Amino acid sequence: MHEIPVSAREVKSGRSAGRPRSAAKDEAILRAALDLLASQGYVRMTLDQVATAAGVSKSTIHLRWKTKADLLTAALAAARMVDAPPPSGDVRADLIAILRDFSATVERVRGMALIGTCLAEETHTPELLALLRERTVLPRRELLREALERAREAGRIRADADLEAAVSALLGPFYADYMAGRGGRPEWAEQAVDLVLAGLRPAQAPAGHAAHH
Amino acid sequence: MHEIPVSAREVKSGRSAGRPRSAAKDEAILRAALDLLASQGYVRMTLDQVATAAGVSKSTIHLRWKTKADLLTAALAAARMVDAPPPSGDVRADLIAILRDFSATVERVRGMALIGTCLAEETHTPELLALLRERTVLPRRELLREALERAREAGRIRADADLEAAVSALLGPFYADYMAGRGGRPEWAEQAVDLVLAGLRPAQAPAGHAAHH
Amino acid sequence: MHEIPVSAREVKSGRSAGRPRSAAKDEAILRAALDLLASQGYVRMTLDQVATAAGVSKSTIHLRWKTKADLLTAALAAARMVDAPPPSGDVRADLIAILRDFSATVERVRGMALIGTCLAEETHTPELLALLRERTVLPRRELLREALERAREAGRIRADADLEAAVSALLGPFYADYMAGRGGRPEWAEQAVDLVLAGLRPAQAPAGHAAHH
Amino acid sequence: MHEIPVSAREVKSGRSAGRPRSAAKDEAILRAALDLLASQGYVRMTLDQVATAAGVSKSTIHLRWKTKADLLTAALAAARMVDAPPPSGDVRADLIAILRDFSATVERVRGMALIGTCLAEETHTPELLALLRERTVLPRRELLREALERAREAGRIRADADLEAAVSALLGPFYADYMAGRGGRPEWAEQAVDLVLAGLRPAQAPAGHAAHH
DNA sequence: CATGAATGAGTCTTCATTCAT
DNA sequence: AATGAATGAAGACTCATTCAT
Repeated sequence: MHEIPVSAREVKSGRSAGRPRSAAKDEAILRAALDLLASQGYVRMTLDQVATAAGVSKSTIHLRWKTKADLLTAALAAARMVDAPPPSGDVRADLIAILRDFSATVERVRGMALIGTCLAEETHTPELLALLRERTVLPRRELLREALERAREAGRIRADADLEAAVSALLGPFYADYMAGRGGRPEWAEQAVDLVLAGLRPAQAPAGHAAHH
Repeated sequence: MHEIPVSAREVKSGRSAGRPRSAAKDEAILRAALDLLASQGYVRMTLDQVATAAGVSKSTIHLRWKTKADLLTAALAAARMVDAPPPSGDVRADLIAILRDFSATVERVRGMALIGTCLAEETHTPELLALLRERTVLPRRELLREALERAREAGRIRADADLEAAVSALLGPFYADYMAGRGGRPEWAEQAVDLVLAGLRPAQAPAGHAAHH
Repeated sequence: MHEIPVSAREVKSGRSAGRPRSAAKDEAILRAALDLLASQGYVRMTLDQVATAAGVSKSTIHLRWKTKADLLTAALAAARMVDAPPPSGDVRADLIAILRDFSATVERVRGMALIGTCLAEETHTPELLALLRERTVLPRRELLREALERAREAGRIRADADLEAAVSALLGPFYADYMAGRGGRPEWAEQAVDLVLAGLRPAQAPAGHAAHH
Repeated sequence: MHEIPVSAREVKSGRSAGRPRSAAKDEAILRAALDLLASQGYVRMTLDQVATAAGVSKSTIHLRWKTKADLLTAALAAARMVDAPPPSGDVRADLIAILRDFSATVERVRGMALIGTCLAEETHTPELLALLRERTVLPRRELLREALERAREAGRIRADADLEAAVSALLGPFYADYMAGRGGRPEWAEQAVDLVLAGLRPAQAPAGHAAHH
């Protein structure tokens, strides 16, 4: 599959006519939009705020994205919020690292407010939640699933374990804690991992579990 | 957290003269407000919508609650969303019943949208999330904790288990599933309960589990 | 046919609850709207201008009419721009009187600009031209046709004359003069009437024409 | 009325250096502008629409005409909308031919909308109506007047007839019919011509007609 | 008490025009 | 010359809130 040019203009002659669009402004706008989406919510966030925060005029925003929804969709789509810590060989440590990165990211980008906005807007702007899933939730779940597969292959967890359910069991306590007002406890990640590994431990076998400590 | 009066008049002591306020209208307004809060979100929901849905005039609403935030706070405060299924003696069944009631309630009241709204509004109207916690999240957690305590006393789970963490492990998968777009699976409750009970099973034998602590 | 109440509220109890809508404001808004429609044209006229001219807030306008188009439609519909001078028995004088009233009205309300606006908007807002026709053009044509019918019955004009065409021949010169930049000549009415009466004079008969002079 | 330059550059004398402006683009822009002026009206027509329709960029338009008003002025000035059918020797036929060309042209270029726009804009952009008169209305009136002069010389119409008024009587019914919603009737031209010729017929016999003047 | 009118602040979006390439 | 980016000045419409009946 060949590269698809970002815009039709770029097809011809490699360089489009006229003044090129400022990439710095693109980025500033998207960043400001995401910030404000998290801090204000979809409806409360105004294009004026975005324009001011990004140091551009409102029209410059509309030049790039036709509507407010388009802008926020783009902002969410551009967000890179999942970092993959390199597998260390130690399943437990890997899982904890992924969960720690998760909670750190959520805190950094006011993630719970962002998530709340996407949930609240699901009726009116379902793209938001869809994008959040596609760009942040699912990639992170994939990382966790891969680690769990490695654990399964290593005999650390039962062969018939439902890995998707296990992934939800790993991530879930974070949400539940937040809802209970007990967010921000650093131990949550270890506790979740240990509970899942214990819960999925293979039958009664000799279990090499303690071995690698 | 101080008590929030249900309606503005309660601030005054005693009964005022003149035609008493219609309690039916009070209730209709609060119910309409909660519905719309879930379906539209805080900002998108308008007092006109509430007035129309409740069959009253906008002024009638303002007569009872000074501001939109007051109304929604009262609506959340009045919401009764936790039903306590009677303990059956079977811990596993009790836990599953509570979780099933949880997900049923969430579906019935568009709970994820409501939760999203409260999360999204945390900056501007923190009372919403606070009330949600107080009225729905914490009571349900209390039910779960009590069931787990009974399990602990019965020796079903380890004596040193962190019950709050266990509660989060029970509820969490629901949120995580929803975020992943795999909400609505009825098995989630059983899976969560079984994982937690397995993960917290007392080291009945020498069991190498505790070794790495 | 019984009277249709202007609004549903009025049906019950004769008097609606709450503060009554100010009739003075209604009228001021409609008058201002019509003035501005003539002087600015549809698109250039702003609701701000109308609000200021009428001494009300913009919202007061929106309370009564949902959109700008609705307002202007109502303004045009409310306009009473055709006065029927009483028949005098003298056909020529009657026709001239009607035409004079026509040009006087057009001048008074900046009619050519208003007509221009309705023509220009025919694509986007056909109601405007339709209303202008219904409320002003056709009623005046009816007056002229009745006078011509009287003339026909009196044998002043040919029995087979196409009266609708004759009406257009009476009114037409006004428009043609305006387009040519020769509007405002008071003689136009007499000239038009005399030309039509001469052109439609019955065959060669003894012709009672000069008789009533 | 002074001459309006077709494009901004004509102000400078002589030929400038560098790439000459594309005459094809000039024409495409003017044509698009006139089309859109008729179909959208002055204010609703946007330069973006013109640019797109003409296949050029907005800046290319501004390069030639400083403002929107300038462009539209030029577009109207460039419009050639009057064709002179050759005199046939038959006055009646000549007049009808001119009127038929008139209505055909009006239909072809959405003339009533164009006329409406010029009338509606008379306050803000009087040049439009002035140009419309100069380029289309007056030339056609001139053709009609010449034909009527030939008729007068041939003794077909009275020597003292007011020819300008007669011209308005010929053209007027077209406008009046349109306003009444009876535009598009092909007979209108014949009827108008016959009425005028009949009305202005010389008093061939003693004819009591002139008597009342 | 209850209602409907009235309002001011605010928001998205459009568009003619000016700049930079 | 020609293009596309960037912008400031509106404008229609919404909504929580306050008034008058």
